[in-house]
Amino acid sequence: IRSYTTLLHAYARACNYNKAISLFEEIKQKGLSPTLVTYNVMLDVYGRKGGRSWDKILSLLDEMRNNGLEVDEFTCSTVISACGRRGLLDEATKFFNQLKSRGYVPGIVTYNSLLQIYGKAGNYPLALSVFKELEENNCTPDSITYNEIVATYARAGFYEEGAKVLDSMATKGIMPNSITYTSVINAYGKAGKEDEALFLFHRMKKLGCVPNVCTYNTILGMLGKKSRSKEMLDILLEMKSNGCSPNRVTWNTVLAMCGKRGMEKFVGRVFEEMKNCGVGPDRDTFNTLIAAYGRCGSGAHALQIYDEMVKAGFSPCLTTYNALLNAIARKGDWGAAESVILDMRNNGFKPN
RNA sequence: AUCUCACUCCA
Repeated sequence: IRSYTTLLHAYARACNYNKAISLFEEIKQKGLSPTLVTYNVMLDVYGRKGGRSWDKILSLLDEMRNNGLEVDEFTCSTVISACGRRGLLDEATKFFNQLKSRGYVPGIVTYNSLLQIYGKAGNYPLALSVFKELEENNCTPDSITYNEIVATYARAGFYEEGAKVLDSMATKGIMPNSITYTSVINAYGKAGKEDEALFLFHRMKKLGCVPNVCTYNTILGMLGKKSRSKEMLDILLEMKSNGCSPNRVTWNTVLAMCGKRGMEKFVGRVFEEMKNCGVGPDRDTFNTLIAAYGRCGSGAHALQIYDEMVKAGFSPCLTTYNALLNAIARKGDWGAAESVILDMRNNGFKPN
């Protein structure tokens, strides 16, 4: 069962969720008893798989209980994060309260997962209440807790609060890392405080904290919004000399900044360059391309990319359709817009 | 053998 569990985990990591699910069935048919870890892996599989797998998660939890298995920190955080991905905050709260009423004492990992889903959903008062509760229960916050608090403030637009926590972490014995800095830099950038963001970026480096690809992507995105392309090139060169390879998000970020009047030529060029560098497009890349062409005023290219996206085997999502409609609306082609709406409905999406 | 934090796309 250990070997099978390892294999299940490998499938999960590779996003081969259906393979994991069928292997899990096979395991049970062979008469092997899944362990707590096996169940935890499967909960994670259903948590990451799209569609309506929440019921499946509940039935797995039932099955675990029927087999006499007690949940642990892995189980709890996995289930809570699964709720978060689906926007099922109430379900997460219910699950958490049930845990406690059954006598489970939540540990820091469970608290962290709850804090992160509330924070990500923009409910920062609730997120902060989790922090309060964990401290009251003598649970010691760790670096992830602090990073989540900083990210929660940052997302809510409270960059000063975020920066304050960043500065005070060290006094609690927890050093800010590249994740902490990236959160606050991003908050400054989103608030139009480019100077503060760049200052913090320099400060982190001066303090010996090494920026990673996410940090660089954050800076690139911020500069891109302001069309500061010269500085973007400097950043890309700095990445290169620091041995930090651009990832798909880096390319998507650069593509997004090409969505400006008169920059239409660059969209296609950057996309080609991306592929030449061995970075394959994902669904976000196609959404970015559609939006970028729309901003360039080229609805025709946007429609072309949509076809390319479908041909490449990616399923359009609501964002895709909204971006496409936006692109088409710019040229006033209501006929094309109606057919996109139709297409959207046929694929099971409701306009929002 | 398993979990929780930051970066890109429409609005």
